[in-house]
Amino acid sequence: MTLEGRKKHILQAIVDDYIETAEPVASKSLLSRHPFNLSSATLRNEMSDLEQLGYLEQPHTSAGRVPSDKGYREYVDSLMRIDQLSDVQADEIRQRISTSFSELTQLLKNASSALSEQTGYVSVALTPRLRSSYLKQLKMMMIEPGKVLVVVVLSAGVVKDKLVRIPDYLTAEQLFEVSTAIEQGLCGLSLEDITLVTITSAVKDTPIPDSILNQVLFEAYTAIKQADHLELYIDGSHRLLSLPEFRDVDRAKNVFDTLSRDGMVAGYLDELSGRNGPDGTYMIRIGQEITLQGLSDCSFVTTTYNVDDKIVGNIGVIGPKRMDYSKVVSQMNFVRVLIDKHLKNDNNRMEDIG
Amino acid sequence: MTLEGRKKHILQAIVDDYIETAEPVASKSLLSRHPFNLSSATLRNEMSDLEQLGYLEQPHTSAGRVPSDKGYREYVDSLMRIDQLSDVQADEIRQRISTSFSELTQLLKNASSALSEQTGYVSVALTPRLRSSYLKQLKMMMIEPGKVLVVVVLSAGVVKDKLVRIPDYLTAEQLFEVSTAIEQGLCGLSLEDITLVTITSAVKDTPIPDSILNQVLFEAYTAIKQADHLELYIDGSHRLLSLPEFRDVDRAKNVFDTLSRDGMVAGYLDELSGRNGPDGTYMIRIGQEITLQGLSDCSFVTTTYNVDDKIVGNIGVIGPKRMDYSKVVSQMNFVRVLIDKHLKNDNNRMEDIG
DNA sequence: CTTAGCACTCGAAGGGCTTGAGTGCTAAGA
DNA sequence: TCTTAGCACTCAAGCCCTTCGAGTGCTAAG
Repeated sequence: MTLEGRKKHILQAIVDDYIETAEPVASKSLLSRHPFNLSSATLRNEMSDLEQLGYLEQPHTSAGRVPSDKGYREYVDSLMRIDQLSDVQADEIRQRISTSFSELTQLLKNASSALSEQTGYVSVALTPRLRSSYLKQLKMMMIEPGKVLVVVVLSAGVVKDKLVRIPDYLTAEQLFEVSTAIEQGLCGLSLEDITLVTITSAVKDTPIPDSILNQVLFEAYTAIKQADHLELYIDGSHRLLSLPEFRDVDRAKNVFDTLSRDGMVAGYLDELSGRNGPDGTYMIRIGQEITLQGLSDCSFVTTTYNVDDKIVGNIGVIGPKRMDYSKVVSQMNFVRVLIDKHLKNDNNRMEDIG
Repeated sequence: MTLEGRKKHILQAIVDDYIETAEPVASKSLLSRHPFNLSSATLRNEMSDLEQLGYLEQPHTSAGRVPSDKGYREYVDSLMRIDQLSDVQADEIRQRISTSFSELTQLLKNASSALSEQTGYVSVALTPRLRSSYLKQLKMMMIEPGKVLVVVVLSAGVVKDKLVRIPDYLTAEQLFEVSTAIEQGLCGLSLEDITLVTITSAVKDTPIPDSILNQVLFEAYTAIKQADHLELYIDGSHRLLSLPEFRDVDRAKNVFDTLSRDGMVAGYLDELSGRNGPDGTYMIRIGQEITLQGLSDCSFVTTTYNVDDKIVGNIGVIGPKRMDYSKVVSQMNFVRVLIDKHLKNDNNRMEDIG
């Protein structure tokens, strides 16, 4: 059941206006801003129909109308047209992002910050899900007796490291022996397949006392497992307070409280991502569609970036339901493309990126 | 000019009450909560005096009284008594922090998060100022052709690393040669003394073509310099919205906007720290005393933690002027002690920390 | 110097009125 | 059958007024 021509245009105009003004849209003011060949009375009839159909809501009888969740849904699904980014905007984003290269973390932070700044909403960036990537290298570097830097290099070209403690009577040579054994035993295994068991069997022939070995093994194990942790970068939450919908502190508090539990947001993104379409698709969740408590006054726009064939992460924008979807989508897509390019170049060769 | 006995007690009681209730303090309610041997009339006279002297303010004639910045100043300088932490509180903090060890970054993040959670205000943690620490090791580890992990080990036991690109025809052997030369040339130099010049002269005898050398040098240089960057971790800003003083969105927005420019906050902390007292001292900045735009409705409590003899960083708490100073100070001090212990143990030997 | 007593102040809360933006309905016209 | 002019109706927002009471400052007596 989709909308017939005129209603469609009217709904589109209403959502457009409301996104711009944040005021309930009245029949007359709609007429004054769009060249409909209609009287306000007809418009009112249509608007009344649209309300009946569930696309609009009325804050109270003598007010204009506001899109409902269903109205926004129709809008993003089939009414809005995605803006093309202006060269200026594109350049700004490009500049912000290209300062960082090679460090995934920094890349995501910059991307997130650029995205928030450009859209004026809150942005999020989730590190890639690495469980299915496999181990390419594992080096353990003695910093000083008892202190070791474990460097984990993954197939996706991602490098993670962790500083750990080991017994300080372990010599650099012994350490080298153990770490080489671990590396050889685990190389090519995906992160999800690496367990304390696999790691233990990898070093069974090493001529080092078990008591020492065990601690080193364990530290190597936690370092590897840590590489698999999802991290979430959130940027620009302060911008929410400039929006009229969050003049109400309690509404704002809801959102801030949720954002502060970044584990929950990360989990939600991760879960959502499973049900995602093909790469390059964006996904929009509106109001009640967000099954994350506290964000029911918001919309959440996400997309997926690629590190590798199977390895993906997410970026997204959180804003009011009355967000400028078309702007957000186009900017987010542009950022995604930039991330993809950066990561691709990173794994192969550096070139100018544009 | 300091206060005489009775006035002192009255001011103290007023500030205490106001901190607890967030309501202007009236003569009668003050009497009901404190066993003064006085009538409300006398109390009123005294309160009127205290207002004259600038310690109190009246929102309007028929309201109670509220401490002025000067009143808070007197309170924190000579009236409040610092609580002892309860065992339960201490344990909670200890637990939160001791999960992380050895990684400075993680330690600070945990400390900051614990501090915010315990106080209910916003916490900040600034990484140490490392300019005067000197280079102990510099390793360059080839991840794959063209991609190198630069590991910088500093005297304070701090380890930083950075992933960089180099020309991909550089072999592991050449890289090793260069990095060893750099390390030998720069070892013992403090970060502030390391420049492109010193680093260049360190490798002048290396048998590698200058064109290649230069790029490697430059990357090593930026990696070293990056170790010197101050980073600020802010935690718990959402908690502000629960406080009655920030029911007003514009006030909250002021603070959030300032906090979002973490470079500014870091700079302020850094600058402030120079004028700091001996270690272990806390510093309190109240309202207008904070020369950082946007925080004039807040108080800022800071202290200094030690990494090494000369190397220090800061942690702090930002809250309303009506903050529970005594609780904040005791909790912040406890966190500082924990950080110090962790870092000391880190540089020497791990033991149980309590 | 203290205190009981009292007049005074002023914000907060509530009621009632007005205003006007906006709707829904009706009946006539295309 | 759809459109539209016209009109009655609704209801939040803004304003004024009143009431209420918490709290003060002052005065005069102890």
